[in-house]
Amino acid sequence: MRRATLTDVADAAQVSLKTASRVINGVATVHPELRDRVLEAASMLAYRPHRGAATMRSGTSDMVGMVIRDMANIFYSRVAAGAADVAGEQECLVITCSSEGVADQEAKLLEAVFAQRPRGLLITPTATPQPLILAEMALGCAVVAIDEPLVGLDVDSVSFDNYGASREALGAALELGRNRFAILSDTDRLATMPPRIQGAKDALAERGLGVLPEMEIRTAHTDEQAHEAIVGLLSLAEPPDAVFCANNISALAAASEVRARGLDVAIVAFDNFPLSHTLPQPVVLVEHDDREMGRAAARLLFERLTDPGRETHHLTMRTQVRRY
Amino acid sequence: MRRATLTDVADAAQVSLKTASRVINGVATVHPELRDRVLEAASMLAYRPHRGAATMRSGTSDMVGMVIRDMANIFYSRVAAGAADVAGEQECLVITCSSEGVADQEAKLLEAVFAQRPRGLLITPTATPQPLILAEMALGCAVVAIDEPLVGLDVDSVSFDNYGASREALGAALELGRNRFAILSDTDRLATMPPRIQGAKDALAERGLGVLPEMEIRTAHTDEQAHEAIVGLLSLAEPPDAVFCANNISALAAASEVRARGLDVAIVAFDNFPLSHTLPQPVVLVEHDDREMGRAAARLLFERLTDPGRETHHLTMRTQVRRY
DNA sequence: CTGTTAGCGCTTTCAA
DNA sequence: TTGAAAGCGCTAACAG
Repeated sequence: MRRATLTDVADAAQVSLKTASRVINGVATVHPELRDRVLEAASMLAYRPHRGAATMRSGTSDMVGMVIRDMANIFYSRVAAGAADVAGEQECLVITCSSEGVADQEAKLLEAVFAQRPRGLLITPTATPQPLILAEMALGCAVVAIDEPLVGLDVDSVSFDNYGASREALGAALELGRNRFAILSDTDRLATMPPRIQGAKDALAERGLGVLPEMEIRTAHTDEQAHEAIVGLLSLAEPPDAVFCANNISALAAASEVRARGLDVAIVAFDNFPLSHTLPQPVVLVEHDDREMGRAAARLLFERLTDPGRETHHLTMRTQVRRY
Repeated sequence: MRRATLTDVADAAQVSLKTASRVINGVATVHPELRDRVLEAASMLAYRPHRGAATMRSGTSDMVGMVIRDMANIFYSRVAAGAADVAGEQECLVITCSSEGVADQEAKLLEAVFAQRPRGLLITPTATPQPLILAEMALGCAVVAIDEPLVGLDVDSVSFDNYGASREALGAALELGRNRFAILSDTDRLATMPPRIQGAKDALAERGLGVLPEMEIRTAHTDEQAHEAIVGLLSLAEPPDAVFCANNISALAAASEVRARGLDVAIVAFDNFPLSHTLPQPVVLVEHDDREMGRAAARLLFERLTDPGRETHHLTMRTQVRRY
């Protein structure tokens, strides 16, 4: 059993290949009668267009590549969902890949994605294989960096005001009268981490407070690491009375452990998390709309496709500090 | 600036097109010297293979389609992450789409996905446009249903023992001495819901208990609906002392509201959720490994590609009932 | 081990 | 408004 091609449809409808093509692509200037014949033939033959062939000939695909850090992390998957929203409006499909924060993996995925000739690339960068991306950009691929910058490349981006929001959150936390702060963050190789940490420290310094070296953990990458880290902090002779969690993984680990032990340790976090407002402990959150972040990124992508010459845009997503 | 093609590479390396093709595809039987020349030329020209062209000629792509219900729901995104794990091992990319549980959207996405000529399709079905899927299957596309069956089609599938696990969970909950049970679930159009509800009811019936009509809500689809529902239940003159939540959305809403009000209402849920074990209320969960579910589904897909003739497999993912 | 030829399914270009 | 011819970049089939 062979798959019907456009030629089959054209033959069945007794029109030329080109006319069939016009009908399938919704070109208006086709005689209604021919149009109906083509549509009927397509239906009879269960014709399915072959986008790959169209892409090859026309040079433009209907796909967008997306390389995110961790598909199983709700932050990134919400961003991906938002991007898919906008891509769908543009009749585009999204190839979603998870780099797991591994540079080699990211490079491999980028090669595979570019081999599909996507119209654009949305990426939460890990290691930024610059020449690869640069080459594609030169050939018309629109690239948008999400959450972190693509170091060394001048591309559109969406991100948070990591420094400012963290500083503001810590300011709010200080009103709770806490003074033994710990910081839980992922590795400094994530560009988002240092400004978040610095914002927190600067807010503390303003009140004459600091963070003891043993109270600052930068290895909260996985759930397990985050859990270990918070356990370590809470086991100190003089444990913290507040923890600033620079990512959602550490926030959840900290909230979980603090709650399980029934301690009065305030949680300050750069993300919302489920049940956050039901904790008896004070909670200060930097809230943000992750799905909208993905939407905004995708919008930037299609805008650049429309106007390749325009200067790069760097969007800062709105954040809101809230106390619970 | 034109993109380098394999012909360009072959010319630059002074070999035939076919030899260049062999080298790029890692065919071993090429003289090392020619191989090196080709690789150097490819590198010099920043050659990037065009998978679409290869797909068209060879008839087999390196893509897998995935249509899930809601990318922004952590359950589905974990499943997607698992599927991507296995697809990656097979050098395949995954086109991930979110049907949002809307039949029309699902049909549209399926058409778009099939237009890419994927090797296979992973789907958490909503409305099942059977003829469309059947036609692709007849043409060699491997289809795996996840979480719900593809009604009327004999395809490989992975799912949970919805009835059994719910029944077991309620059994565990009954040991807590609760006797006013409410049920919170999504619409019955989700095939997973009725057996979960029935399992719960049967466990209750075994002890001579039932669920009052006003205690059974089947509209917990969105966060808002779930919240409304639990608020309604808790506002009853005689509110429940235990709630069975048939999906993760309602579990979170129920836990959140019960916790916020400081009520002693047990939460029984067909899913784990963050901070579940830190609640003062008794919690009984049907735990499952969502990522592994995605992996298993993808494995079934590639196994079928390898052996198209084998009989369909229906995997039941392991679940574990736990009390906190 | 290497090369030649043909053609995948479609859109573009140009002519009628 | 419609059609004929060419060719996108690659691989299959076969020949050398």
